[in-house]
Amino acid sequence: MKFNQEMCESLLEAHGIKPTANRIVVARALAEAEQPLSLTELEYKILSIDKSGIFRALTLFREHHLVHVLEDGGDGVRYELCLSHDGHQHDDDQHVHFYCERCHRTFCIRDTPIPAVALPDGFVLTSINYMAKGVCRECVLKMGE
Amino acid sequence: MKFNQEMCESLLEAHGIKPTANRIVVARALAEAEQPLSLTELEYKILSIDKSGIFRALTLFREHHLVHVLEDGGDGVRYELCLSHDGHQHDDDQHVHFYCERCHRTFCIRDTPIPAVALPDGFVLTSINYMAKGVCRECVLKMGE
DNA sequence: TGGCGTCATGCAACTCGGTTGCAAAGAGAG
DNA sequence: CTCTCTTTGCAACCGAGTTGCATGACGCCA
Repeated sequence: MKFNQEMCESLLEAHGIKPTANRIVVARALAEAEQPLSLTELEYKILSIDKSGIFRALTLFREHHLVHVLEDGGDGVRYELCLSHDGHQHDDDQHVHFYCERCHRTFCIRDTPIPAVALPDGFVLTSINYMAKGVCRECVLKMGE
Repeated sequence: MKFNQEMCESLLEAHGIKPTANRIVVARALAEAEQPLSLTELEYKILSIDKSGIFRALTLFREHHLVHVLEDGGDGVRYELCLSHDGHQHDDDQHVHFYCERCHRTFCIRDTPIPAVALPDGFVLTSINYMAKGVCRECVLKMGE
Protein backbone atom coordinates (compact mmCIF):
# COMPACT_ATOMS: atom_id res chain seq x y z
CA MET A 1 0.00 0.00 0.00
CA LYS A 2 1.31 3.44 -0.88
CA PHE A 3 0.77 6.32 1.48
CA ASN A 4 1.83 9.79 0.46
CA GLN A 5 2.31 12.73 2.69
CA GLU A 6 -1.11 14.23 2.08
CA MET A 7 -2.92 11.07 3.04
CA CYS A 8 -1.07 10.84 6.32
CA GLU A 9 -1.64 14.49 6.98
CA SER A 10 -5.37 14.21 6.63
CA LEU A 11 -5.36 11.00 8.63
CA LEU A 12 -3.74 12.84 11.50
CA GLU A 13 -6.17 15.71 11.24
CA ALA A 14 -9.10 13.32 11.15
CA HIS A 15 -7.98 12.14 14.56
CA GLY A 16 -7.51 15.63 15.95
CA ILE A 17 -3.73 15.65 15.79
CA LYS A 18 -1.85 18.63 14.46
CA PRO A 19 0.16 17.28 11.54
CA THR A 20 3.74 18.31 12.16
CA ALA A 21 6.59 17.12 10.00
CA ASN A 22 7.73 14.51 12.48
CA ARG A 23 4.30 13.11 13.08
CA ILE A 24 3.69 12.70 9.39
CA VAL A 25 6.92 10.77 9.02
CA VAL A 26 6.06 8.46 11.90
CA ALA A 27 2.53 7.90 10.69
CA ARG A 28 3.78 7.15 7.24
CA ALA A 29 6.34 4.66 8.50
CA LEU A 30 3.59 2.85 10.35
CA ALA A 31 1.26 2.99 7.39
CA GLU A 32 3.77 1.53 5.00
CA ALA A 33 4.88 -1.24 7.30
CA GLU A 34 3.11 -4.48 6.62
CA GLN A 35 3.58 -5.46 10.25
CA PRO A 36 3.20 -3.77 13.61
CA LEU A 37 6.40 -2.02 14.61
CA SER A 38 8.06 -1.53 17.94
CA LEU A 39 9.59 1.73 19.08
CA THR A 40 13.04 0.33 18.46
CA GLU A 41 12.18 -0.77 14.96
CA LEU A 42 10.87 2.67 14.20
CA GLU A 43 14.12 4.13 15.48
CA TYR A 44 16.02 2.09 12.93
CA LYS A 45 13.59 2.92 10.20
CA ILE A 46 13.42 6.65 10.86
CA LEU A 47 16.95 7.91 11.25
CA SER A 48 15.99 11.54 10.93
CA ILE A 49 14.02 11.73 14.16
CA ASP A 50 15.26 11.25 17.69
CA LYS A 51 13.98 8.36 19.76
CA SER A 52 12.15 10.71 22.08
CA GLY A 53 10.45 12.38 19.16
CA ILE A 54 9.15 9.09 17.84
CA PHE A 55 8.10 8.15 21.32
CA ARG A 56 6.16 11.35 21.79
CA ALA A 57 4.46 10.97 18.46
CA LEU A 58 3.41 7.43 19.33
CA THR A 59 2.14 8.51 22.71
CA LEU A 60 0.05 11.17 21.06
CA PHE A 61 -1.26 8.72 18.47
CA ARG A 62 -2.22 6.34 21.21
CA GLU A 63 -4.13 8.99 23.10
CA HIS A 64 -6.03 9.89 19.97
CA HIS A 65 -6.74 6.29 19.05
CA LEU A 66 -4.77 6.47 15.85
CA VAL A 67 -2.76 3.38 16.75
CA HIS A 68 -3.39 0.11 18.51
CA VAL A 69 -0.89 -1.07 21.04
CA LEU A 70 -0.15 -4.74 21.19
CA GLU A 71 2.04 -6.85 23.40
CA ASP A 72 3.66 -9.84 21.87
CA GLY A 73 6.07 -10.66 24.62
CA GLY A 74 9.14 -10.09 22.48
CA ASP A 75 10.07 -7.42 24.91
CA GLY A 76 8.45 -4.12 24.14
CA VAL A 77 5.08 -3.26 22.70
CA ARG A 78 4.27 -2.78 19.05
CA TYR A 79 2.20 -0.16 17.34
CA GLU A 80 -0.18 -0.65 14.48
CA LEU A 81 -2.03 2.00 12.58
CA CYS A 82 -5.71 1.87 13.34
CA LEU A 83 -7.66 1.61 10.12
CA SER A 84 -11.13 1.71 11.56
CA HIS A 85 -13.68 4.28 10.50
CA ASP A 86 -12.35 7.71 11.18
CA GLY A 87 -14.35 8.32 14.29
CA HIS A 88 -11.88 8.20 17.13
CA GLN A 89 -13.95 6.06 19.41
CA HIS A 90 -13.85 2.30 19.80
CA ASP A 91 -11.35 0.48 17.68
CA ASP A 92 -13.53 -1.77 15.65
CA ASP A 93 -10.88 -3.32 13.51
CA GLN A 94 -9.09 -5.20 16.20
CA HIS A 95 -7.97 -8.55 14.94
CA VAL A 96 -5.92 -11.54 15.89
CA HIS A 97 -2.12 -11.38 15.79
CA PHE A 98 0.44 -14.09 15.53
CA TYR A 99 3.88 -13.91 17.05
CA CYS A 100 6.54 -16.18 15.61
CA GLU A 101 8.80 -17.38 18.38
CA ARG A 102 11.53 -18.21 15.92
CA CYS A 103 11.90 -15.11 13.76
CA HIS A 104 10.27 -12.78 16.30
CA ARG A 105 7.97 -11.18 13.81
CA THR A 106 4.39 -10.26 14.51
CA PHE A 107 1.77 -10.94 11.86
CA CYS A 108 -1.66 -9.45 11.50
CA ILE A 109 -4.39 -11.95 10.77
CA ARG A 110 -6.53 -9.14 9.44
CA ASP A 111 -9.47 -11.18 8.33
CA THR A 112 -9.91 -12.83 11.70
CA PRO A 113 -11.76 -10.75 14.27
CA ILE A 114 -11.19 -11.44 17.93
CA PRO A 115 -13.82 -13.78 19.33
CA ALA A 116 -15.68 -12.29 22.25
CA VAL A 117 -15.97 -13.86 25.67
CA ALA A 118 -18.32 -13.27 28.55
CA LEU A 119 -16.82 -11.28 31.39
CA PRO A 120 -17.91 -11.43 35.02
CA ASP A 121 -20.63 -9.00 36.02
CA GLY A 122 -19.53 -5.43 36.47
CA PHE A 123 -16.40 -5.64 34.38
CA VAL A 124 -16.18 -3.04 31.63
CA LEU A 125 -14.27 -3.92 28.50
CA THR A 126 -12.28 -1.42 26.49
CA SER A 127 -10.00 -3.56 24.34
CA ILE A 128 -8.67 -7.02 23.79
CA ASN A 129 -5.23 -8.30 22.96
CA TYR A 130 -5.38 -11.69 21.24
CA MET A 131 -1.88 -12.92 20.55
CA ALA A 132 -1.38 -16.39 19.16
CA LYS A 133 2.18 -17.67 19.37
CA GLY A 134 4.05 -20.33 17.59
CA VAL A 135 6.03 -20.70 14.41
CA CYS A 136 5.16 -18.96 11.16
CA ARG A 137 4.91 -20.71 7.84
CA GLU A 138 8.26 -19.49 6.60
CA CYS A 139 10.06 -20.69 9.70
CA VAL A 140 8.28 -24.02 9.63
CA LEU A 141 9.61 -24.54 6.12
CA LYS A 142 13.10 -23.47 7.13
CA MET A 143 13.09 -25.87 10.05
CA GLY A 144 12.15 -28.71 7.74
CA GLU A 145 15.28 -28.24 5.68
CA MET B 1 -6.20 -22.30 48.64
CA LYS B 2 -3.55 -23.47 51.07
CA PHE B 3 -0.28 -24.82 49.76
CA ASN B 4 2.21 -26.30 52.16
CA GLN B 5 5.83 -26.97 51.50
CA GLU B 6 5.37 -30.63 50.66
CA MET B 7 2.80 -29.93 48.00
CA CYS B 8 5.05 -27.44 46.28
CA GLU B 9 7.96 -29.78 46.56
CA SER B 10 6.17 -32.59 44.79
CA LEU B 11 4.79 -30.14 42.23
CA LEU B 12 8.32 -29.15 41.34
CA GLU B 13 9.46 -32.73 41.13
CA ALA B 14 6.52 -33.62 38.94
CA HIS B 15 7.85 -31.11 36.46
CA GLY B 16 11.40 -32.36 36.65
CA ILE B 17 12.74 -29.52 38.78
CA LYS B 18 15.02 -30.16 41.72
CA PRO B 19 13.17 -28.69 44.68
CA THR B 20 15.63 -26.36 46.38
CA ALA B 21 14.63 -24.11 49.24
CA ASN B 22 14.37 -21.02 47.08
CA ARG B 23 12.34 -22.67 44.38
CA ILE B 24 9.85 -23.98 46.88
CA VAL B 25 9.38 -20.51 48.30
CA VAL B 26 8.83 -19.00 44.88
CA ALA B 27 6.45 -21.74 43.80
CA ARG B 28 4.50 -21.33 46.99
CA ALA B 29 4.23 -17.59 46.58
CA LEU B 30 2.82 -18.12 43.12
CA ALA B 31 0.48 -20.84 44.30
CA GLU B 32 -0.95 -18.78 47.09
CA ALA B 33 -1.44 -15.67 45.02
CA GLU B 34 -4.92 -15.38 43.68
CA GLN B 35 -3.58 -13.41 40.74
CA PRO B 36 -0.67 -13.71 38.36
CA LEU B 37 2.40 -11.97 39.75
CA SER B 38 5.16 -10.01 38.11
CA LEU B 39 8.80 -10.38 38.99
CA THR B 40 8.69 -7.11 40.85
CA GLU B 41 5.68 -8.15 42.87
CA LEU B 42 7.42 -11.35 43.82
CA GLU B 43 10.42 -9.34 44.96
CA TYR B 44 8.22 -7.43 47.39
CA LYS B 45 6.49 -10.56 48.53
CA ILE B 46 9.62 -12.64 49.03
CA LEU B 47 12.11 -10.53 50.94
CA SER B 48 14.35 -13.45 51.77
CA ILE B 49 15.49 -14.11 48.22
CA ASP B 50 17.42 -11.88 45.92
CA LYS B 51 15.86 -10.61 42.73
CA SER B 52 18.19 -12.68 40.62
CA GLY B 53 17.30 -15.80 42.55
CA ILE B 54 13.61 -15.28 41.93
CA PHE B 55 14.35 -14.53 38.32
CA ARG B 56 16.31 -17.72 37.89
CA ALA B 57 13.62 -19.78 39.54
CA LEU B 58 11.00 -18.30 37.24
CA THR B 59 13.14 -18.91 34.20
CA LEU B 60 13.51 -22.51 35.22
CA PHE B 61 9.80 -22.85 35.87
CA ARG B 62 9.07 -21.44 32.46
CA GLU B 63 11.38 -23.88 30.75
CA HIS B 64 9.72 -26.75 32.52
CA HIS B 65 6.21 -25.50 31.82
CA LEU B 66 5.39 -25.03 35.44
CA VAL B 67 4.24 -21.45 34.86
CA HIS B 68 2.44 -19.56 32.15
CA VAL B 69 3.79 -16.25 31.09
CA LEU B 70 1.35 -13.53 30.29
CA GLU B 71 1.70 -10.02 29.04
CA ASP B 72 -0.78 -7.49 30.23
CA GLY B 73 0.93 -4.37 29.04
CA GLY B 74 1.39 -2.97 32.53
CA ASP B 75 5.06 -3.10 31.87
CA GLY B 76 6.59 -6.44 32.57
CA VAL B 77 5.22 -9.94 32.24
CA ARG B 78 3.35 -11.88 34.88
CA TYR B 79 3.68 -15.46 35.95
CA GLU B 80 0.92 -17.82 36.82
CA LEU B 81 1.25 -21.32 38.16
CA CYS B 82 0.19 -23.83 35.59
CA LEU B 83 -2.42 -26.12 37.06
CA SER B 84 -2.86 -28.42 34.13
CA HIS B 85 -2.44 -32.17 34.40
CA ASP B 86 1.05 -32.92 35.60
CA GLY B 87 2.39 -33.91 32.24
CA HIS B 88 4.70 -31.12 31.23
CA GLN B 89 3.49 -30.80 27.69
CA HIS B 90 0.87 -28.44 26.33
CA ASP B 91 -0.70 -26.10 28.80
CA ASP B 92 -4.30 -27.08 28.59
CA ASP B 93 -5.62 -24.80 31.25
CA GLN B 94 -5.00 -21.55 29.47
CA HIS B 95 -7.80 -19.14 30.08
CA VAL B 96 -8.82 -15.57 29.53
CA HIS B 97 -7.32 -12.80 31.63
CA PHE B 98 -8.54 -9.35 32.40
CA TYR B 99 -6.31 -6.38 33.03
CA CYS B 100 -7.79 -3.45 34.92
CA GLU B 101 -6.40 -0.25 33.52
CA ARG B 102 -7.30 1.62 36.66
CA CYS B 103 -5.92 -0.51 39.50
CA HIS B 104 -3.44 -2.36 37.29
CA ARG B 105 -4.38 -5.77 38.56
CA THR B 106 -4.68 -8.83 36.38
CA PHE B 107 -7.58 -11.20 36.96
CA CYS B 108 -7.93 -14.79 35.88
CA ILE B 109 -11.25 -15.63 34.32
CA ARG B 110 -10.61 -19.27 35.08
CA ASP B 111 -13.85 -20.68 33.85
CA THR B 112 -13.52 -19.10 30.44
CA PRO B 113 -11.28 -20.97 28.02
CA ILE B 114 -9.69 -19.09 25.17
CA PRO B 115 -11.76 -19.33 21.99
CA ALA B 116 -9.79 -20.78 19.11
CA VAL B 117 -9.34 -19.10 15.75
CA ALA B 118 -8.26 -20.40 12.39
CA LEU B 119 -4.70 -19.59 11.46
CA PRO B 120 -3.37 -19.29 7.94
CA ASP B 121 -2.01 -22.48 6.42
CA GLY B 122 1.38 -23.55 7.65
CA PHE B 123 1.33 -21.64 10.92
CA VAL B 124 1.96 -23.77 13.98
CA LEU B 125 0.38 -22.72 17.23
CA THR B 126 2.00 -23.22 20.61
CA SER B 127 0.13 -20.87 22.91
CA ILE B 128 -2.30 -18.01 23.05
CA ASN B 129 -2.40 -14.90 25.15
CA TYR B 130 -5.95 -13.55 25.47
CA MET B 131 -5.93 -10.36 27.49
CA ALA B 132 -9.10 -8.37 27.87
CA LYS B 133 -8.62 -4.86 29.19
CA GLY B 134 -10.88 -2.39 30.82
CA VAL B 135 -12.06 -1.58 34.30
CA CYS B 136 -12.76 -4.18 36.95
CA ARG B 137 -15.94 -4.33 38.97
CA GLU B 138 -14.37 -2.81 42.06
CA CYS B 139 -12.99 0.14 40.16
CA VAL B 140 -16.25 0.68 38.33
CA LEU B 141 -17.97 0.99 41.68
CA LYS B 142 -15.30 3.34 42.99
CA MET B 143 -15.61 5.54 39.95
CA GLY B 144 -19.34 5.83 40.48
CA GLU B 145 -18.87 7.37 43.90
C1' DT C 1 7.41 43.69 10.29
C1' DG C 2 8.53 42.87 15.01
C1' DG C 3 7.67 41.01 19.53
C1' DC C 4 5.46 37.42 22.40
C1' DG C 5 3.45 33.17 24.02
C1' DT C 6 2.79 28.42 22.86
C1' DC C 7 3.96 24.17 21.03
C1' DA C 8 7.37 20.88 19.01
C1' DT C 9 11.95 19.04 18.87
C1' DG C 10 16.71 17.26 19.98
C1' DC C 11 19.80 16.06 23.30
C1' DA C 12 21.24 14.06 27.31
C1' DA C 13 20.33 12.15 31.48
C1' DC C 14 17.76 9.04 34.17
C1' DT C 15 14.61 5.06 35.68
C1' DC C 16 13.74 0.53 36.20
C1' DG C 17 12.80 -4.27 34.87
C1' DG C 18 15.42 -7.71 33.35
C1' DT C 19 19.82 -10.21 32.90
C1' DT C 20 24.56 -11.82 33.61
C1' DG C 21 29.47 -12.64 35.73
C1' DC C 22 31.63 -14.02 39.45
C1' DA C 23 32.92 -15.82 43.72
C1' DA C 24 31.19 -17.98 47.91
C1' DA C 25 28.09 -21.44 49.96
C1' DG C 26 25.76 -25.83 49.67
C1' DA C 27 24.50 -30.54 48.20
C1' DG C 28 25.94 -35.20 46.56
C1' DA C 29 28.93 -38.92 45.03
C1' DG C 30 32.83 -41.53 45.85
C1' DC D 1 36.62 -36.05 54.10
C1' DT D 2 37.36 -34.34 49.54
C1' DC D 3 36.24 -33.25 45.08
C1' DT D 4 32.77 -31.61 41.82
C1' DC D 5 28.69 -29.70 40.25
C1' DT D 6 24.80 -26.81 41.39
C1' DT D 7 22.68 -23.04 43.61
C1' DT D 8 22.79 -18.55 45.56
C1' DG D 9 23.74 -13.55 46.61
C1' DC D 10 25.80 -9.56 45.24
C1' DA D 11 26.91 -6.13 42.21
C1' DA D 12 27.33 -4.62 37.84
C1' DC D 13 25.42 -4.21 33.44
C1' DC D 14 21.92 -3.55 29.60
C1' DG D 15 18.53 -1.55 26.96
C1' DA D 16 13.72 0.07 26.36
C1' DG D 17 11.15 3.61 27.83
C1' DT D 18 10.65 8.19 29.75
C1' DT D 19 11.54 12.95 31.24
C1' DG D 20 13.80 17.79 31.96
C1' DC D 21 15.54 21.36 29.80
C1' DA D 22 17.01 24.58 26.46
C1' DT D 23 16.55 25.67 21.68
C1' DG D 24 13.82 26.36 17.61
C1' DA D 25 9.57 26.81 14.90
C1' DC D 26 5.00 28.53 14.47
C1' DG D 27 0.96 31.48 14.95
C1' DC D 28 -1.03 35.70 16.55
C1' DC D 29 -1.74 40.36 17.41
C1' DA D 30 -0.25 44.98 17.34
